[in-house]
Amino acid sequence: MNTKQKAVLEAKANVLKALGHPTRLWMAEQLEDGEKCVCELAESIDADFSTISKHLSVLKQAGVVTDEKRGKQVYYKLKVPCILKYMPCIEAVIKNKAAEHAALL
Amino acid sequence: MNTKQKAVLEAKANVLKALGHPTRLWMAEQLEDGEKCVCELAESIDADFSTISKHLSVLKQAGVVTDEKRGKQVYYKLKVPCILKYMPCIEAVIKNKAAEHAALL
DNA sequence: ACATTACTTGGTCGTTTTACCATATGTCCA
DNA sequence: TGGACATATGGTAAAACGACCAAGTAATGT
Repeated sequence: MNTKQKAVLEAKANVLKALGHPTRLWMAEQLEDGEKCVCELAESIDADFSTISKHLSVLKQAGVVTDEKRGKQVYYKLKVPCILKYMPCIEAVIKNKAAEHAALL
Repeated sequence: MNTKQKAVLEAKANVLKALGHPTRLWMAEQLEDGEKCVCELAESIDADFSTISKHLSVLKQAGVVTDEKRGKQVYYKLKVPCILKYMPCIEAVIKNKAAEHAALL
């Protein structure tokens, strides 16, 4: 494996890692039907504002979202919405696991 | 958000997190066209055998792969192959980022 | 100009991850 | 049965992560 392939792999892993946190995944899902400002997202999350801001920053760094300041507020939106098209497959994974777990009982 | 929704979110994030490491993502990609034993995977990775084994264990825990022992070897395979169908979208994310970065120069 | 609102950034700290080493376990072959 | 091979597991130290608090910035209202 050469250097470039490694870099691509790392970048892809980084995107997945960014989505690999409950709060950030939730945020991405919230943005599915359009942009939201930080304050709107914050309403439903029980966490410090700084924590929320940092999670959004991780998503931005990974290239999952973009932000735009308009007035006092900052709006975030999905940059590549296909990201969420994937969720049914992820759900299949966990349903699978749940079914197996149930089978043990 | 109720308890169940939180649990689902956490489970989904966990699957994404499992794939969110270069080595593990590479492993999953290697399994795209069929099962492989640990030794086959190990050939291309410059890491301790124990490290490799633990990465595979993470993927197994997440429900991404299954393992089966046959003789001396343990074979791993993708449990839910649709996982990889998603990669083109992930690649779009990083291409996007690369394009922007290039635009800055 | 000053306070207020909406974030972001820096610092700290406890927790989790990851990599390696050493050691076990299970399987086959002589 | 004993040794070699394939893999897993436990321990440990370094690095990364995540949450909070405090302080900083930028736009708006008074």
